[in-house]
Amino acid sequence: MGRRKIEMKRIEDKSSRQVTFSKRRSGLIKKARELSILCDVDVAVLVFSHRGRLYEFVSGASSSSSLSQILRRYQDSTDGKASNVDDETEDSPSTCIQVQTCGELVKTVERYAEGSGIENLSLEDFMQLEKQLNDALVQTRNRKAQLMLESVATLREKEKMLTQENDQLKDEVAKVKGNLNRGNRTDLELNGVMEEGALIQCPEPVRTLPLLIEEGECPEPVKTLPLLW
Amino acid sequence: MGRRKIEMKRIEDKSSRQVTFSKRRSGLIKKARELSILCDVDVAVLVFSHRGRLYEFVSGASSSSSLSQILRRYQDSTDGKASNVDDETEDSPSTCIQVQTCGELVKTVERYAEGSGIENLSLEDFMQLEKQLNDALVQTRNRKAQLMLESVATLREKEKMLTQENDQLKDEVAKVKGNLNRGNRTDLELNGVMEEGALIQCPEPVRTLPLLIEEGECPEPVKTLPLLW
DNA sequence: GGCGCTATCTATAAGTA
DNA sequence: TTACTTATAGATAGCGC
Repeated sequence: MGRRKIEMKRIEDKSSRQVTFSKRRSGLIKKARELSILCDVDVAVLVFSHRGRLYEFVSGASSSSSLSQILRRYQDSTDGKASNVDDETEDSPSTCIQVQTCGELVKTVERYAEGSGIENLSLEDFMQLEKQLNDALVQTRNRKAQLMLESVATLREKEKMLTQENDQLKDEVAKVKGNLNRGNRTDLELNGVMEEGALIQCPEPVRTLPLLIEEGECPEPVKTLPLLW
Repeated sequence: MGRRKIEMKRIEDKSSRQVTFSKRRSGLIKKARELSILCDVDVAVLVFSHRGRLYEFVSGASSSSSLSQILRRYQDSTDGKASNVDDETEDSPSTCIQVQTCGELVKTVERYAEGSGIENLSLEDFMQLEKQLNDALVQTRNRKAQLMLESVATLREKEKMLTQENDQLKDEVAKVKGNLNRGNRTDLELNGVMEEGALIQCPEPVRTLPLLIEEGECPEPVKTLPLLW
């Protein structure tokens, strides 16, 4: 669509390649905007110049656009620049590049918690759903860990009391047998020295497996970062 | 560029909006391709239809393109279809829409495990890192759950044995005291009726808290789906 | 819904300042 | 360079299958 038809291959002349880049880049972004408006769809166009500059168009790119979030996130991982969110201006490097921090992303995602239609299975919905599911998962894990720890604590307490009772019983058996052997019939006088042989009918001291988790090793409830994607 | 100039606003008629979407989408992608060829730059165009279909053009898009991976993942979350990766063909739904199953995505990601420079903090690197961290997290969780369950089992076994020993000791105490009271001095004849009063010095039966986790309720080691992102 | 047609509108290659 | 102009190639709106 110029004075002459051009071959579809890299323009070798640097100057005219730059001119064409500028013109066609603008045209591409303009058409992308028109498509998104006319057909009410999400469109994203990214153009990386050879000098690393990003020229982008992201439709409906308020900070709540899912697509722009994807791309900003991509941008985040690429560099640390930041600029204002400004979508309706002409395309130019300074206004086209939009960066969003992870924190802002979190806030934006959380805003979607309010109104979400079940029918529109949009990216936003899935993001929201993932967030909710993940929250539920984290809560479940924490509750599980809590119950586990409580269970262990209870069992240990039980063990402690049983062992204590056991020791007292052994003491008592020893005393009673001691009195028996010495012919002492005074019921309340039960202090005697335990004889080893007197306990042969008692079960052997219980051999228990060593505990696998020590107090300090018990993992705390899992703290997971919210997964946004 | 049609028989008539159209207003730049959403086309209300659904049918003609669909037609325009198809035509302009093709045009946009064609122009994107031309721009990338003529000016030798990286260009990406993403168009999401309202039904969640992704039409994309990514210049130089081998399957290792990070951008196309982002989008294929989005596609994954939208539906389960799959098609070949084919970037250099004409744009049309069948060739332009590139879907990748979760499994394929995993393989692709895993391929990145081989050569990764620490300096290049690219998206691929982060994907890989996240995967590794997540694997470690899952393993940690499973191991934690396993140790927890083993601990609970061990403690219960211990409790069982202690209780058993305890009962035997109580029996013995009762027998011995019975013999004492009846004046029977034969050591081996220890069968006697337990007198209630004889055990007043024994500690009261241990009062333990009820277990919070019953056998059937014990959660199994956490089975988490691998998080890819 | 998709394809082809074509009059018309748009984008832009070259030319000019 | 950057910007404007202009002739043309290219895109597409409306229509008919």
